[in-house]
Amino acid sequence: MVARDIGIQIVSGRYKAGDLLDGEIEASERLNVSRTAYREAVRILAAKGLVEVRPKIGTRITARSKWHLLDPDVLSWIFKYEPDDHLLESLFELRKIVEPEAAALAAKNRSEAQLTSMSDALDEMAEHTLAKEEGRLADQNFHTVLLEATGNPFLISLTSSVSAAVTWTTIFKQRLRPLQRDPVPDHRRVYEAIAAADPEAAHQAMADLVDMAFFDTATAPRSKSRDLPDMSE
Amino acid sequence: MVARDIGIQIVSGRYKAGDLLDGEIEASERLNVSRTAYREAVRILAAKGLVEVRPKIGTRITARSKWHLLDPDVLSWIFKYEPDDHLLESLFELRKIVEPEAAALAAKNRSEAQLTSMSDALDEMAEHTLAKEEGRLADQNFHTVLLEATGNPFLISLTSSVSAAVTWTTIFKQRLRPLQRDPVPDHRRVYEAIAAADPEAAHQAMADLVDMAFFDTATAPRSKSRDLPDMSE
DNA sequence: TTTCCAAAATGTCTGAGTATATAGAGGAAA
DNA sequence: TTTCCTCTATATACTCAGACATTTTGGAAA
Repeated sequence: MVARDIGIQIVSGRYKAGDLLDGEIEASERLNVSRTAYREAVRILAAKGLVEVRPKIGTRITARSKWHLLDPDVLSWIFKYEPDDHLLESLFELRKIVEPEAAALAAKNRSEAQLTSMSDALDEMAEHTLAKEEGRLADQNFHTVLLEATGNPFLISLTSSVSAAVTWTTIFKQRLRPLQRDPVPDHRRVYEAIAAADPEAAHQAMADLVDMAFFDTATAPRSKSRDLPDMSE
Repeated sequence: MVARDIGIQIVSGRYKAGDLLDGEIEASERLNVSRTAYREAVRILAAKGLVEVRPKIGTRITARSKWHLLDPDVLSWIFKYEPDDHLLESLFELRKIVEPEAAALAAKNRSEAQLTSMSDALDEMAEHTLAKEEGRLADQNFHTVLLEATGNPFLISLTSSVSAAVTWTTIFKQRLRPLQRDPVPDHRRVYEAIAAADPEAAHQAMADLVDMAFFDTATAPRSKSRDLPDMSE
C-alpha cells in the first residue's frame, strides 16, 4: 500500500519536518498510481498527523511532536526499521508507567470468567511455548483479557497498540536468538496476583514483566534493515 | 467535513458495531458529495480504526475495542457530544496514571530554559486568568513545556491529545459556570516541585491537579447537545 | 499600507472499467 | 437424502483519466 510506503519513509527520517512532498501529479506519476489513489494515501497520513496538506502550498511533513505516535500503524512503521535507542527507551518508559497500573486495576475489577480465560491462556502458553504460533496467540490472549478486565477502554486502546508493535519485534528477535528464559512463571505471578485481587502485587509483577521485556528487546541483536513481518493492511 | 460528520455519528452510537454503511454510491448521493470525496472520508475513518472496508462487503463499523480512542480527532468527536460517564471516568483514570508520572519525569529532566518558560507561563496565567484567551494559551503553554521536559515523545503525544480534548469541554463548561477556584496556586505547586527537582512532590502536585480537573468536569452542568467549539480541521 | 488579482496547488466531480470476495447454485460423495 | 465441495454470477469496492472548481498565497497596483 502506498500510504504505508510513504509513512515508513517519513517516520524513518527520509523526509524531514517541514519538507514538501511532490505535488499530487508528479508524486502519483512517480509512484505509478493514479492521482486518486495517491490522494487517498495522503489522507491516511494526514489522519495520523504525519503530514499537513493545504491548497496552494502542498503536502508538508509535520513536526514529530504532532505525529500520532501511538497510532498502531505509525508505531508499526517506526518499528519496521531500527527505531533510535531513545525512542525505544521512551516507549518502555511509557509501558512501565501504564501496564503495572493496568494490572492493578485488573486485580480490582476482574470477573471470574476473565480469570478462567487467563488461566487457560497460561496453560496453552506453557504447552506450546512462544516458539510456536499457538503459544504466541495464547500470550496475546492473556494480555487482551487482562486489559479487558481493567474495564478502561482507553487503557485497552493504548496498551494493545503498544504491545502489538513490540510483539512484532519480539517475534523477529526470537528468530535470531531464541529466548532461554521461560516467560510462563513471570506471567503466572501476574495471574496469581490478579486472582488474589491484590493490586500491589499485580503492579509489581507486571513491572517485572515489562522490565524483562525491555531487557530482551534492548539486548537483542540489531541489524540495519530488519524486514519485520508486515501485519498491517 | 464529511469524515468528521460520519465519525461523530459513529462514536456517538448512531451506528452500532457491525452495521454496514450505505454503499459508496448511495452514501455519496445522500451526503451530496462525489464518490471520490466520500471515499477519502472513509479512508480517514478507516485510518482511525472506526470502520473496516472490504470489497464486496462494504464499509462496516468496527467494534469499539478497535477504535483508536486516543486519536485526537476521535477523542474530540467523542467529547463533541455527551460522552457516557464511564468513558469520562476512564479517561481521567488514565490521566491520573500518566500525568503525575510525567510531572515526576519532568522534575528529573527539565532544563533551566524550560523552567523559565513555565514560570513565565504561570505569570501570564495569573495576569489574564482562564477567562481570557491569553490565559488559556498560557495554561496550554505551561503543560506543553512540562511535557517537553519529560523528554518522552510518547508521553507528549498521549497527553497532548487527551488534554486537548478535555480543554475544549473545560472552555464550554466555564462559559456556563465560571470557576470560582483559582487554578494558579495548584499549577504553581507543580512548578515548584519541578523546579526543586523533586519527583515525588511533582507527582503528588500533578495528581491533585488532575483530581481537581475531574471534579470540575464531572460536576459541570450537562446538556444534551453541547455545541462545543470545533477546533478540528 | 491596503486592496486586488492571478497563479499554483489542492479539492471536487463524473463516468468508465477492473478486481475481488461472498453467496448461491449445482454436482459429487457419503 | 444429506453433506460437502467447487464453480460461477454478482455486488461491491478499487483504480483510473480528464475536466473543472476552489482556495490560498504572494505580488502588483493604487
